[in-house]
Amino acid sequence: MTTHRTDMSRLEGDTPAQRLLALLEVIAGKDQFFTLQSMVDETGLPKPTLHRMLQQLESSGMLQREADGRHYSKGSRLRRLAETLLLNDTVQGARHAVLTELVDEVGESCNITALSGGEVLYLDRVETSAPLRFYLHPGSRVPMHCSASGKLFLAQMAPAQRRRLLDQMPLQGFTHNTLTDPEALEAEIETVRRQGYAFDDEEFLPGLLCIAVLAPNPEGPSNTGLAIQAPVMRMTRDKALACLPALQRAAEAIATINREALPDTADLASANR
Amino acid sequence: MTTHRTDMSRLEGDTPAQRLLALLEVIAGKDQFFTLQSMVDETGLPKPTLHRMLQQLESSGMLQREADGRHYSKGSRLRRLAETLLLNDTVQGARHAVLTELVDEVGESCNITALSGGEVLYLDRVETSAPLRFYLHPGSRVPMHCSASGKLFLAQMAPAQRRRLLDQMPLQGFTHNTLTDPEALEAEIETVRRQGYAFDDEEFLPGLLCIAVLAPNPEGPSNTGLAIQAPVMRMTRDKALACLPALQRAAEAIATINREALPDTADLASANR
DNA sequence: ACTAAACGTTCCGATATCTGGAACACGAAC
DNA sequence: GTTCGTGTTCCAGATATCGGAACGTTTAGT
Repeated sequence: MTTHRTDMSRLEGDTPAQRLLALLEVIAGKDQFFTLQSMVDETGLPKPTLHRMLQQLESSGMLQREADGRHYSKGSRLRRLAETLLLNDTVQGARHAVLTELVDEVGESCNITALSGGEVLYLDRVETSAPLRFYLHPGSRVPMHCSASGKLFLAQMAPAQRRRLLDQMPLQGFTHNTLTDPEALEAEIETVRRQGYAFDDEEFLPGLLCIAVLAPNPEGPSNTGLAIQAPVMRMTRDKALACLPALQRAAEAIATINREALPDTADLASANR
Repeated sequence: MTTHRTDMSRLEGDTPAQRLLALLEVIAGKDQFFTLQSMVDETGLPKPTLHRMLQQLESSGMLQREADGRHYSKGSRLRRLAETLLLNDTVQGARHAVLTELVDEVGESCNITALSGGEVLYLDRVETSAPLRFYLHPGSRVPMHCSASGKLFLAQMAPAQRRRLLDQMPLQGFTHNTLTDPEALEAEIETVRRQGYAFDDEEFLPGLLCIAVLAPNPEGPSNTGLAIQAPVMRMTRDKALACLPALQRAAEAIATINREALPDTADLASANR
C-alpha cells in the first residue's frame, strides 16, 4: 500500500497563476519539510510542472531549500507576506468595533491574537478606561505556553505537531505560576481543549489574569484568539468565567466577520464572464 | 500632489507568477480598500495587465469587491491562506525559540543564516536588549567572503566547487579588514575548517564583530549557520570564544529541530516495506 | 560491487497565457 | 454636451506553461 490518501483533489484553477495559489495553500498547511515527490503524490500534478512551480517560488524567496537540495520549507518572504496580511487586514475596523463593544461590556482590556512563528502575536487591543492597567501594544509577541490564547492554539494542534514544537521550545519561567513542566503543560492543554477556553493566571506577568477563547472556524483550525486581560486586583477566575458568555458572543461575531468580511457579495462564482 | 510616494516603480519578477506574488505583497500591506487605478499609480503596471491580475485574484476568492464594484478588499481565502501558513510554521517557531534563548544567555544579537544563491541569507534574528546595536533585518543578504557564516559555508565545500564559486565572485572590500586577496581568503578558510568556527572581525561593517558555527548535519553539508553579532565596544575575539560553548549548544539544538522536521524520519514505528 | 528503483532535473514542440497600446463604455462634474 | 477619470474589452505578437520522454544522480536491495 502507498501512503495515506489525502483527498488529493487535483489543484483547481483555470489559469496558471490560480493553480500556483492553490499550490501555496497546500504548502501553507505543511508543518514539516516537503519534497518534490511528496507534492506530486499529494496533488497529482506532473512532476516537471511542479518542479517549475517550486523553482519559481524558491527563486523569489517564498520557499527555501535545505542543504540536501531535496527538502523545501517556507521562506522568510512568505512568512512576511502572511504577517503583513493579517496585520493590515481590512476587516480590522469591524473587528475593532467588536473588541470595543466587548471592552465596554466587561470593563476590562481585551485583545485579538494570532499564532505566528510559534509565538502569540497581538493583532489588536482595546484598553479599559480603568486607571490601573497593563499596557501591551499590538504587534508584540508572547510565548505560547504562558498565554491563554497560546494554550488554545496548542490545544487544537495535532499531537505530533505540538510535540515537535514543544520539544524544542524551552518552557521559560516568567512567574511562580508559569507552567515549565512539559507534563503539567500537556495536562493543562488537555483541560483547555475540553473546556474550550483557557486561563492565564499570572503565568506570564505577575498580577495579570486572562481568559481567552478562539473565534470558531468550521473549516479547520482557528488562528484568531480573543482574550480579556485584567489585573488580579479586579479579576478572579470566577469573575472571568462570568464574562465567558460575552467573550464567546464576541468571538462568534469575529468569526462571522472573518467568514464573510462584507455584506452580500457571496456570488464569486458567477462574477466571471 | 497625489499621495505619499512609495516609489516602488515596478513590480519585480521574471515570470507572470512571480509578478502576481509581488502584487500580493503590495496588497497585503493595504489597510483599506483600494481601486484598480490606485494600484496603477502605485505599481506603474499597465492598466489592462493589473485589471487581469486583480480579476484572477477575485475569481479565486483571494480578493473581493465592494458593492460599488470599484473597490477591492482582501478575500476570506487570502486570509485563510495567511492564517494556515502561520499556524503551521512551527519549524521557524522552534528555531526562533532557540535563538531567543541564546540571545538571553550571551546578551548579544544573534541570527540564523543560510547559503542561498552564493550569498549569505539572514533567516531569522533576535536583537539584544542593549541600547547600542546593529540593526540587520531578516531577509537581507551579505557576501560570503566577509561574513562568519559565509566562511563556514565556504569551508565545507569541496575545493573545486569553492574555487568555481570564488572565481566568478569579486572579493569586494568593505572595510580595511575585508579579505580581498584570494590566497589570504583561502588560508582563512583553511583555519576556519580546522577550528569549526569562524570570526568576522570588522570585515563587513566597521565596528561589528561576529562569531559563527554551523548547525551540524551528519548526512552532509549544513545549510544553517548560527552567529553572534556584537559591536567591538562590547566584544573581543576572546569574549566571543567564551560564548562558543553556548553557541555550539544552540547549533546542536537547531540541528535537532531540522532533523525532526524531516517527514517520515520521526515515526520509527512504521513497518518498513 | 553491482543492479534496480526512486527521485530530481532537463529537453522541447504544442498549446495556452500574458502583455499592453488602443479603443470603448460608463459615470460624475461642469 | 463635453470633458474628465475610471473600469473594461479587444487583439496580435511575445512569452510562459504544459507534460511526456529521456537523462543524471542518489538511495536501496542483493
